[in-house]
Amino acid sequence: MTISGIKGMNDILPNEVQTWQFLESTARRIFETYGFTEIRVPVVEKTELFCRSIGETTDIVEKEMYTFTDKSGNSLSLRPEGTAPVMRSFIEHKLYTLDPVNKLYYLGPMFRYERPQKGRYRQFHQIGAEVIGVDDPRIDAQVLIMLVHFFAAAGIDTVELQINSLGCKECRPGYRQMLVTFLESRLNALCDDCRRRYLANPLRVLDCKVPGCREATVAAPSVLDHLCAGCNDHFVAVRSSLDATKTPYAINPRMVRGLDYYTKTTFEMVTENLGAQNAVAAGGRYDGLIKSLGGPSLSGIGFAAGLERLALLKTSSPVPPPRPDLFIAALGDAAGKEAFLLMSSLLQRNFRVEIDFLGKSLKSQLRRADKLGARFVLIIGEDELARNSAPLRDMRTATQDEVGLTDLAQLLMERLQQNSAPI
RNA sequence: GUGGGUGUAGCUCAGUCGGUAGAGCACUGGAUUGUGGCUCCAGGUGUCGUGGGUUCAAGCCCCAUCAUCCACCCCA
Repeated sequence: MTISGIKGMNDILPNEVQTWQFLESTARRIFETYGFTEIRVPVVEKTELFCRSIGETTDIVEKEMYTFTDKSGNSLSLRPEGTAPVMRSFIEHKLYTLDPVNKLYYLGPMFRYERPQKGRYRQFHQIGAEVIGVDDPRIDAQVLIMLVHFFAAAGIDTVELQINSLGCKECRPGYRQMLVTFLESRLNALCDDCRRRYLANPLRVLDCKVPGCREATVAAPSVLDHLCAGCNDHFVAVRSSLDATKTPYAINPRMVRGLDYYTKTTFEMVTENLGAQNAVAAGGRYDGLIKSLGGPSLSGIGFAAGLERLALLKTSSPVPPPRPDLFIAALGDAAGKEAFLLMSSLLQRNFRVEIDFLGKSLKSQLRRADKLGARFVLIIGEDELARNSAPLRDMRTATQDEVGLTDLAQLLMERLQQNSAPI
């Protein structure tokens, strides 16, 4: 009886890990360009942290957390998202005393107990970024521009940036009541789900996929028409910065957030290529969160991108594994030993080199060199050892010439530079 | 938590009316006493997811169960 993995928790196998590393390194490069530095926080936190930040009545907290009691009786949870732990760390270590503006990014696994489906898993990975301490709407725009920049750098072009504003604690309650009143007037036109949730999460009704609900809510009041002056000015300024930098976006006044702490600007990168999961990245401003967690009165804005979903979008153009510069094919014991020495020496000089360890025939070794995508193959046997030179085969052009073994590293470097163009 | 689909070779799948299991790809070797890709040849005893049941006989029918996928809910 073999042991299998846990439902919804996936292995990332060698043939897909290249794509993951590409996405991660691209994100790091772009985020660091914009002045963000990485912060690493534990995957386990006190349960209370998530209750207070994400919201007691959200689905995440109510039924999706991996919560357990440790041996000293504390209630702990595997993190279902990254912002709350980062804010906890920010407050705990008083990072605001070192710099009034903090730009942080994080990367790692999150856990939610949900039924797995396409693009949705119980252990999933997010890469996220947070800016703390800036109210200026230009920072909202910069975060969005960075997000767009990242997607472009990652070669993912089947996404659209959508933005919205959820207002603040001044204007949101009034709008919410107005929306509830509107929905009550259309209650019998709504689906069962929406009738159930219109009080708890009226905004969610606007995002319902059922056509009847769509029709019933076409005339629903828009949050954007009921922002207070401050929120409206902020949203206009964000749009103005996006327009000025020619950043493409769409306004989606029906965008919803699953976490309670969001205010003002919210946004998503959405795609139509992931089945039911259309959000690849999502985020927004959270001006009250840090204070509510016992920290200073500082505003924040950030987002998280789902790496599984990004990887799914990359499957159409997978990232190839690195190819060997050289495969040394050897015939006979003496040549095998020499091949090992040559390889070791070249590896120390940072060439990618492979040899055969299985005692295969020359044909078989060449097949393997081809399969690995080796750029060159050096073929050595007894004769080659005796004359201290050997044929070096260019696998791209299927030509070969005799080269000395003494200065192989120098020669290899020249040949690799000469013809480094992709196939 | 709810609903539906699918479990047969490493992978993708076929398998007729129930009659004791196949293809493509991949992999390995060979066609060249030391030369890859293309082509050709050869190489498969696989708990048919698992456990019951019906039957002379079950991959196929029935029941249960597990896994997985997709969708709902929710969300990255």
